[in-house]
Parts: sequence; C-alpha cells; structure tokens
Amino acid sequence: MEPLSGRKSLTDEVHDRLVDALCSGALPPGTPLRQEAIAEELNVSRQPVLQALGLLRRDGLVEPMGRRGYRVAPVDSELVRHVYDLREAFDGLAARLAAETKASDRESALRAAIQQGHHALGSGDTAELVAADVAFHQTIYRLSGNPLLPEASAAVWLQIRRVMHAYIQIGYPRDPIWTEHQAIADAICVGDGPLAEKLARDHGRSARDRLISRMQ
Amino acid sequence: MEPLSGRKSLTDEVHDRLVDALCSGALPPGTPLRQEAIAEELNVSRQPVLQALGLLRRDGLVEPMGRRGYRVAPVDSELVRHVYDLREAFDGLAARLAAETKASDRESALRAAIQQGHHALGSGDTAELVAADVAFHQTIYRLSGNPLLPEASAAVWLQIRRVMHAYIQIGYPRDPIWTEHQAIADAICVGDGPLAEKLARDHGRSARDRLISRMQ
DNA sequence: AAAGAAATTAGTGTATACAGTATTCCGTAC
DNA sequence: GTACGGAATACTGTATACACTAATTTCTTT
Repeated sequence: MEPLSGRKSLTDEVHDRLVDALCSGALPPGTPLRQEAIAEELNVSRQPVLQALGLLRRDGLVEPMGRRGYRVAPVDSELVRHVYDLREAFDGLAARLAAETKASDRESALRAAIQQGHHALGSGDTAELVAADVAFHQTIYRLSGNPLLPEASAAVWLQIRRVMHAYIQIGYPRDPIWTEHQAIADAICVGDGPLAEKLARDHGRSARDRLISRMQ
Repeated sequence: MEPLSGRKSLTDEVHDRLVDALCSGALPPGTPLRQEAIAEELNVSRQPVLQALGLLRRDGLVEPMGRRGYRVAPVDSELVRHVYDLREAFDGLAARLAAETKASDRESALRAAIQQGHHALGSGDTAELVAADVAFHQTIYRLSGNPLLPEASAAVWLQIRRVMHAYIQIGYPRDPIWTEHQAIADAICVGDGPLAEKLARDHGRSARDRLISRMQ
C-alpha cells in the first residue's frame, strides 16, 4: 500500500485502499488489523482509519475481535452460498430492467464490456479477469436505470471479488462464463426481459456451483 | 456465557436516533442538518455525529449540500419505484428460502407477526402499523436463513419506512395488506417455495402501486 | 447605487489528546 | 505445578483542538 493523496475524503480513500487489499487477497482472512499500523502505513491519522473500518464491518469484510482490534472476516462455502443467492436476485432484477428500459448506449456498452472480457481471457491475468467480470455486471446494473442497485449490491460484490480472486485460477479455458455473458447481453439487446432475467439467474447459479466445487 | 458487550457505540446510537427521526417524518425532506446542533441536542461530541451522517449518506437518507452541511434527501415517485423494485427482489428471495428451509419456529414466528399486525390494525396507530409491517417482512428475512439479507436490504427498508409513514394514513380499512401477508405466510408454512416467491413479489408490486397512486 | 475586493462566518474533515476496557503476564498461595 | 488476583499492556472509541473551504457580508471605489 502506498501513500495516498486526492480530493475525496480521506475516509473514503482509506476504505477503497483497504477494499482493494482485502479483495485481492493481499490481506487474507484472519489477518489482524490494527488502526495505528494502518494509519502509519498510509500516512494518515487514526480517525479516517477508524471510520473506514466501521464501513468495512458493515460490508462484512472485517469483524471486530472483542475490543482488541479487527480481523479480516473468514470465507467459507456457506458465506459463498448466501452471497450468490443475493447476487442471483440482483442480477435477475438488473437484467430484466436493462432489457425493458431503453438506454441509448445499451448495445455499445455491453459490446465493450464483452470485448474487455475477451481481452482479459487472452491476457490470462487473474486480476484483469475478475475486473472484467465485475465490470460486465456493473454495466448491466447501470443500464437497469435503478440508481440504488449499485449501492445496495456493493457489499455482495465486494465478497464476490474476494472469493473470485481466491479461487479463480488461470487455466480454466472451458469456463463458459463469457459465452453465458454473451447470451445475457443478447437477450437484453433484443429487449426480452423475462429471458434476460432467467439467463442472468441461471448464470449466477452456475457460477456459484463452479466456485463452490473448486473450494472443496 | 453471555455476550455482555451489549453496549453499542455512540455512533450507532446517534445513527439509530437519526434514522427514527428521518423515518417518522420528524425531519422532513429538505431539512438542513448541522453536526454541531445534533451533537448538542444529543449531548455527544461532533465525532459520532460525523460518522453517523456518513452512514446515513450511504443509506441514501441524507445528502451533502456542497461543503456546507447536509440535508434530508427528497422523496419522489421515481425513488419509490426504484426502492420497491429492489424490495420485490429481496422479498421474493426471502420468501422462497424461508419456504424451502426448515426453521423450527417458522409457523409460530409468522403467526405472531400476523397477530401483531391485526393488533396494529385494531389500534389504528400509524406508527404501530408501519412497525408491524416491517416486522412481518423482517421475520421472513430471518427465517430465510441468509444472514446477509437484513444488512443488504437495510437501506431499502429505511426508505420504505420513511415513505410509508408519510403516505399511509389511517382509514384504509380495505387495504388488503394483511390478507396478502396471510397468504404469503401460508405458502411458506406449506413449504411451497415458488408460490411463496410469487406471492411475495406480487405483494410488493401491489403495495408499490397503491403507494404511488396515493402520492399523486 | 452598483460592483468588486476584503473580511467575517459557518460549516466541514482531520489530527491529536484522553479515557476506558479486555487481554496478557507474572507473582503468589495452596 | 496449577489456579487465582492484580498490575501492565494494547487496543479501541470519544472528545477536543486545528486546518481548510466556500459562502456571505461588509467595506471601498466609481
């Protein structure tokens, strides 16, 4: 982690920085977190760190251990199941709405997202693959026109990022993720809401199953 | 033995207090909020208030106006539509899971919630009615067995509370809310997941339509 | 009287100082 | 050798002090 500077609030910057570290696996589950250490590392006072940890607690990425510091929250298959149940609901709603509303840049945005995915597939970089996957679904969320969706699903997607980083490994060329993405995008572009919803939910379920099977 | 760390942080207490004030309509949309005034009112320093306002911003109940204070977020029919779209997704998921999993106290919990609702109907107290409605759905959320559901839907339910307080008035005896609730509860108790999901989603949609029509 | 510059004000966000509490560590009694 | 009690420690959360910014007001000039 490097020193930071910007014009957002320091609290948000610390939050973002910690989110990245948590989701990339730089801070694996169980790692103890001390405010003072983090503050010193980022050249910040303890106050923004305190607030950022409070947010991370709400996000479920961190849990307090007694009154003696925090610790990175563990990950188990139960958590993954619950996270993906919620994701299925979010994705289904977003896909249906995106198909039913008419955003002007719908086709181009989806095409760009899928292209980004294929590029990531070619590069074989895990981080880029995760980023492309997240970006694809966030695109649909944005196209849904519901401004509350990103915020409401934020915590769930943080967990998804974390789990994907941990368990997606390079060398699953048969992974049908991006063909499924293509099908969802097609249904949206055609304007078939129910089909888009169904495909999105099926995709969520199968992604969950693949992930859980790899966790064993 | 006992989780005797029962004392919550001041930040959370301030947050709860402000949430109540916002949802009950004591602080109507547009009201400016100043940290110092709130801190003095609650006999607290400005620090917990600052943090609580940050949380409320995330919840969408409050928005910053420039760098000169916050203001209670406005409510319009667009917001209500988006909120209820999300609620439909949450309720559907929760009802299905609650029907499919077997919590031992399923029947008794639902029966108690419905009884509370009928009591509130009899009393004619708006606040009690809103509380009973929220409690019924939170019961289903709990019975779903997904521990992430309450937190993920928290912001949405705050908005629902706020809108209901503002637009539900006494004297809608024909309001079918609690008969619909009964049907949902029955489907859950019978263990019919798809039916419970469908009924819950229908209920959400019709509740939204009734609310929006009253807003005009 | 109007416009522009300077000063005051109102408010936030950040840093530092303070207080309290659970955990650890060690000495002592049995 | 082990159980217990009390001091030291290592944290957190809250209060206070500081720094900065944008708005508003006031003063000056034409």
